[in-house]
Amino acid sequence: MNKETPSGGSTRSRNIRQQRITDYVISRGAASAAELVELTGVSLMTVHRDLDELARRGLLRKFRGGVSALPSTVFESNEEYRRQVHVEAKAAIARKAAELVEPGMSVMLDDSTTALEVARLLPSVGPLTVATNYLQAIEALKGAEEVRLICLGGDYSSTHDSFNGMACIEAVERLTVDAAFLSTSSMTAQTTFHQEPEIIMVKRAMMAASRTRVLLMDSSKMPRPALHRLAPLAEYDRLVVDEGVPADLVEEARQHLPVDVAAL
Amino acid sequence: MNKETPSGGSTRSRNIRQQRITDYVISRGAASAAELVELTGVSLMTVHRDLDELARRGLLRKFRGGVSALPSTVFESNEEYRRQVHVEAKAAIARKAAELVEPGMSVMLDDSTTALEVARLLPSVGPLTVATNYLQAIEALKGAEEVRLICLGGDYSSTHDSFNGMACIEAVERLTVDAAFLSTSSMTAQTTFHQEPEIIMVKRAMMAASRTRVLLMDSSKMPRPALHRLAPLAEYDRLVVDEGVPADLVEEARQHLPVDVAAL
DNA sequence: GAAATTAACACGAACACTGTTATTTGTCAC
DNA sequence: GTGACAAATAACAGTGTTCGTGTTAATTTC
Repeated sequence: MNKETPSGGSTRSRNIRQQRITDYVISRGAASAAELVELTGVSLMTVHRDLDELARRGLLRKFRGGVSALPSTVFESNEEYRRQVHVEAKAAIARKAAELVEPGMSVMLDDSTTALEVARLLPSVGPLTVATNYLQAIEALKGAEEVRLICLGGDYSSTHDSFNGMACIEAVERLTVDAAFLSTSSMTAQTTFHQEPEIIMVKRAMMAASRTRVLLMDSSKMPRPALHRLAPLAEYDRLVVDEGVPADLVEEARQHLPVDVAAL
Repeated sequence: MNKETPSGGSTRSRNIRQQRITDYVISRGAASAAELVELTGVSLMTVHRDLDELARRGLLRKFRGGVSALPSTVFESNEEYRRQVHVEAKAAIARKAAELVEPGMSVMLDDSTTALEVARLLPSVGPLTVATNYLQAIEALKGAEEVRLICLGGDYSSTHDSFNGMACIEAVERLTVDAAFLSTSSMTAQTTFHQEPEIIMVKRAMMAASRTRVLLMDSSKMPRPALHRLAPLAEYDRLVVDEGVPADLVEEARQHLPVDVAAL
């Protein structure tokens, strides 16, 4: 066989390949190194290097003979993975949500990737006060001239890259904001869910501390329950979803609250 | 004249050159571009590029005809500048201070560059609980397996890259730790000082929340007062300095508390 | 209009990514 | 246990990309 690309790859193609490998392994549950050589067209050595990195980042698990996806619960809560999936949908939702923010408002953001997308749009809105427990959002906003940034401190969680626990809840309870932008891991037409009670406590505190509550959900998260109930849909003031959500689900949700469908 | 290095410089030499430029401009107060070409031996264009970057980072001010150092007060409180000066002294102090930390302890770090050096050493100590309001320290410790990390949230200050204000003070007051490692902008043999009341409030709260208080000061900070008094030396339990501190000053300080002189 | 500054292009070194080959490690059959 | 084979790692070399720099030209500012 001929080698199309004898050597010298770009960082970009490397990332794309690693993403393909990750997706492939997730869809199959596991894969051998030889299988991934076939998939990607690169050498065995490069596949091993990719797998080492993906394993190091906690996205896959390596064993002799190949790699496997991590147990779904652990996997889905992996912060880095969540940040990568459904970027377009999350970005569209965030654009729609950001329209609700006007200069002078105070807003609260939870530790979700969708809220992070909102955060990225806030510097251009105008003078704002933003409170969040999400380290990524803090990094995204710390340079913004017109944003007064408040960190909701607490115990650091490496899986979420955010601060939580009792200290965080008390920090939230000190504040009252105009709007809170929240997301969670799953929902049905009646209720929102999350698998971790710790996180639920923080989100509930945020909802209580805000005049209006905006729920941001991409279509991959519904309809699907999780172990713990977070809050019924009626307790939110607005829901923003992407176009991928089934029409009947949107209709059902509209019995509880206004729903915005964000265009990609 | 011959060109020793016709082209292709390393990132390292670039940083060294920019540091030289910064030091030179600070010592003179101002400098022309041509003067800096003479100093560094690089082309005029490269000097301009360096100055652009240094100005962008807030270390110097550019005007037509050259650059100037910023007004001293603003300048000294510039977070990035403080991080760069006296690195070796701070590192030595941090090594000495880290000897005071034993596995299982809970420690608090303020938003000083010296405390940041301590933070970098903590992951290798063993299981610890670390609380800080300094974003840099959080970034340094978030990957440490054995460290339970607590963020002391509050209003973000871009000059210090830390969280402060009432919210931060209340977060500190919720805790009691075994040791607090603090530094401040200046001190005499009797008292510590800081130019910003906001920061003083946080540091005092930290001192009240700790069983033992360790003051970390490099020799550039003494003996010199500042506008506001922070706390008398006697309220600390230990002082760690570098070798550059005059012997008589150390002797005088020893009348108030034990003093460690860290070897470079 | 002259000096200072910026823009545009080109060169070269350092770095990152990949492949090949050699060595080590682990597993299974006997 | 031991040997043989496959898998994984290590070591080296080649290639592309990025980053820093200099030169020259265009622009701005006083």
